[in-house]
Amino acid sequence: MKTSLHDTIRADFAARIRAGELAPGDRLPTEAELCEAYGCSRMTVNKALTALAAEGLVERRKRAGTLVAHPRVHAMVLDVPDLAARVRAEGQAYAYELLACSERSPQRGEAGEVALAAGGRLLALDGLHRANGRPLAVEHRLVSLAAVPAMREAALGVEGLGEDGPGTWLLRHIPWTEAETRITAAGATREEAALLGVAAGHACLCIERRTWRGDEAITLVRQVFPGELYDLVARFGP
Amino acid sequence: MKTSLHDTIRADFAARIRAGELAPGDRLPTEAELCEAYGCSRMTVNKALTALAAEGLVERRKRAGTLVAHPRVHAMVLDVPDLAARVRAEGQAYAYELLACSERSPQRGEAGEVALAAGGRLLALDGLHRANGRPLAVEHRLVSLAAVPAMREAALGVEGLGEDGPGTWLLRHIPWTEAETRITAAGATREEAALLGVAAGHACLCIERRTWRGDEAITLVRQVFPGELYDLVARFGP
DNA sequence: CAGTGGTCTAGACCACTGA
DNA sequence: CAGTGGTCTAGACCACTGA
Repeated sequence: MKTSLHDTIRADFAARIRAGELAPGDRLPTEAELCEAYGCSRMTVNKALTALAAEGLVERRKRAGTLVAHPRVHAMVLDVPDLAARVRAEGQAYAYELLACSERSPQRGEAGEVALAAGGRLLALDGLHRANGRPLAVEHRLVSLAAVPAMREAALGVEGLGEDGPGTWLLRHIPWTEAETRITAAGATREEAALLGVAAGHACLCIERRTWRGDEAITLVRQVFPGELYDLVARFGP
Repeated sequence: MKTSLHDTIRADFAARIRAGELAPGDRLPTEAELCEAYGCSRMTVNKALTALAAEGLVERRKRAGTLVAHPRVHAMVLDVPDLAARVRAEGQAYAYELLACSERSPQRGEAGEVALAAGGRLLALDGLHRANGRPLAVEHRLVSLAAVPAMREAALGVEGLGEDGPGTWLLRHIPWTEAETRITAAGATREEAALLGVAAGHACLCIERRTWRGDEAITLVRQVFPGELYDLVARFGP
């Protein structure tokens, strides 16, 4: 696999910036100078520098040139893999246990539920995720039947949702295009504590995710993990 | 501000994919067909499709063409703003209180500390973040004096670190290029609980971040927030 | 107002790969 | 093996903006 010239140029400067050889605010050579240096056309150099700008390593300004960007603290990449996949990646057996399943209307005054339902009804699914048989997380999920009518049959019917639970089923059938995830800590409620096998008030990581497909809300899910059993990792860098 | 043609093409297809009009696995027109449709050269079309691929909305394969990608669950963008900035953005007064500051060698057997020190010594800074005077987070920080010798004088000297604490000082003086953040939940220790004004064992959100500048480790910081006072938000989508 | 990057053209050759 | 995208060229015109 031969690397392309534009990627070589991009990687050259990415390395020099990350090594600190080029400091924030420093100016890179102009496109014309780089054409000369690398013996290539301006489009090739432009592609390399545009890619560096997209990575956030440089900032490009007309007349002023291409400057090494000041690092941004925001915009780290958060890995949020499918729970079943993550458990199995660690060599453990994964299982989802459906505890309760009911169809209902959104609760009045619950703005999140009303917006999710979009005038239709909701499917409420409570379940428990297990790793090697041990409880890993309690999950409360609401699914919009307006957006995913097929879910009623899947959850209540003979066929079922499969071993991996409603999250994986939804991913396979109705992939989302937008998502928002909120992460916080909270003490386990008595009910959650009983299911997880911890004391009430035990420090838990709470992950709440809403997903959409275009404008249409699909699902709202809240997962509660005992803090010592789960963590999330975010990275910024190469 | 006139939008460029390649961005118009990119936005056209991004909208159609997000609306669900084009489903995962569907094939986009070939570059040649798009040249015809938009009356432009292939480079322009190529730029638009390459950008869509970088966004993760399409996958490009030779011979097979450009296909709408199956959504990925990973790779959400996590906002990790400067704590001082985030508190002020909510209209509250921010303050950092330095509780303890000492210079020491890394503890033997603590692999993280030894790697951070890189043969040199460490500065240990304990502090409390406040929002409107109320404790928001306890912070334990280690800084590599090999990487940031100026920090000794800044922290121990007359000048001090400024109102915003060592995190903001470091950002201004030694911007990082790589970072790893680990997020979990844990019960407050007795010491943490006393500082935060909560009960011991109270559910707290723990954020642990390591930063590097190129190959050089800069700092390792652990922040502990009462769960009800702080949450993190990650987004995927437009 | 001169230098910079942004965009675009109309070609070209090629590697890859699935019909 | 034909069609696809990947890459690259050698130009061009232009908008923007900071010296």
